[in-house]
Amino acid sequence: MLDIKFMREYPDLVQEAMVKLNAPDAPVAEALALDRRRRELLQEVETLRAERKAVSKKIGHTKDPAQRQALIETTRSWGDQLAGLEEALRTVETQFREAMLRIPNLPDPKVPVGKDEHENVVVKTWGERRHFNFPIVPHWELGEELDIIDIRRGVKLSGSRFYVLKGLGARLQRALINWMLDVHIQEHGYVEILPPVLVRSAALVGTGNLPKFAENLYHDAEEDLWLIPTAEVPVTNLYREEILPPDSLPIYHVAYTPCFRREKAAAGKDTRGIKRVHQFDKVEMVKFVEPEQSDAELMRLLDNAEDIARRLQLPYRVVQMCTGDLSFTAAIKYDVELWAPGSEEWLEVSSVSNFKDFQARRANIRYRPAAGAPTRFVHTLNGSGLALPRVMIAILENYQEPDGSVIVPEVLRPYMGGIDSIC
RNA sequence: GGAGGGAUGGCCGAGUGGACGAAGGCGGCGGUCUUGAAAACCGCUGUGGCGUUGAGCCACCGGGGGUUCGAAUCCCUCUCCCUCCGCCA
Repeated sequence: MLDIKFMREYPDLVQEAMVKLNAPDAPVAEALALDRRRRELLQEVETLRAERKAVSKKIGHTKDPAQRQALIETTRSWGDQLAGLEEALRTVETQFREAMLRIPNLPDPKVPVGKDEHENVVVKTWGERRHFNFPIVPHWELGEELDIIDIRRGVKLSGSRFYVLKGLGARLQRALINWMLDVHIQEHGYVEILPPVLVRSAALVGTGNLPKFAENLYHDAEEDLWLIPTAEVPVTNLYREEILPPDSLPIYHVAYTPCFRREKAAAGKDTRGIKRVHQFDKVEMVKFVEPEQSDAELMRLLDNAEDIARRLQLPYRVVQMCTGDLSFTAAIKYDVELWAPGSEEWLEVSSVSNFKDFQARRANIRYRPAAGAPTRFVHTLNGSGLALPRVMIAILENYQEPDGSVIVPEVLRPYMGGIDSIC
């Protein structure tokens, strides 16, 4: 959520930002109009309330029954009048909040202006792409040959875009989860969280998934609970409606969770293999920091994500999103993409974002810089570290051998009981 | 699933229609006293909105709605917690 005071003061800047974001339907003008109406009503309501309060107090002190009755008579009609105004105010406030929740975050000035993903900027490329002197096999074939990925039975169980990991495939994924968590905990300074994967609506509003993106989420209507699309949701909302005491920041959390996405809009796209599925595992890093630190923290977070790719010796690149491809909540965002030689494409395995105070305002996460000081909104950031099915794809395709086997990356071997090859 | 009880400020806890943004205690901060500390005593000690630029006003006693001239207090509803019974592990 944007700061309404900033919007009032610089409406043109906000409108221009919406153009850059390619978000012409963002209800900025509507929110500003509702804000004006809201404040008008608020003043009327408060004036009337103050009067009523004063007279009611007087009634309490008046002993003479006749005088008392007279005062009650004069104020009797105020109740209805106030009720009408309060009703109007409530309506306007609800509409105002609805509008505010549908306005995206403002892009950081450092974000390149562009209209869609074609204008994203590759800011870094790391590692040598391996030269293969034999026919490269895509991961879905490798997975089937090695009997470690069973797409057919996944579909039988749950429908399209579901899959089953088996044997060393399951073990490789489990090794990746444990290893990645350990790297972030032991070497990057994160504290592990194992959160619920079902959350209330309020949590999703906090991170910006609701109200705008409900169609991407699985929802249990009976209990009104939602399956999380990413650990970002429960972990960021850990401190919802809290004021963090002095010296709490920065907070670094890392969480492994399954993630659930309906991917409704993408039917027919990326249907082969396990690149785009409804349920996948992910290790996610989330930071809560002081506003002055968030720029630097973003770069460290990005490096923490890259570090996983480097340690796995997987070639990757870092792409900076242009304004037109920025997510709803991010002020600035980088993707880490692994090279997948089998499908000959870069696979997004991490999305590293600084949300500044956008999520903190929605979720009302504040901190007190010092004892007695006024509260401030924290800055939140997150990044995958990393998303698993795609790391699995990259490992299988990059580490494949002519005989159809797959070498296990060195760092994972201690997590696989010393196994160095899947065959 | 059934029956009952409960939610008050950082914490404990009083308050069942008007003098209550809320007693009292604890904790915290400041001061007096002291060489220093402790004790004692005194004072202060929530969040936000509108407006001003530090006048003032308004809201908040789990959330939302209602009754009333007036609600922490009465009614409805939701959420959460506790106790007992049942069920499942």
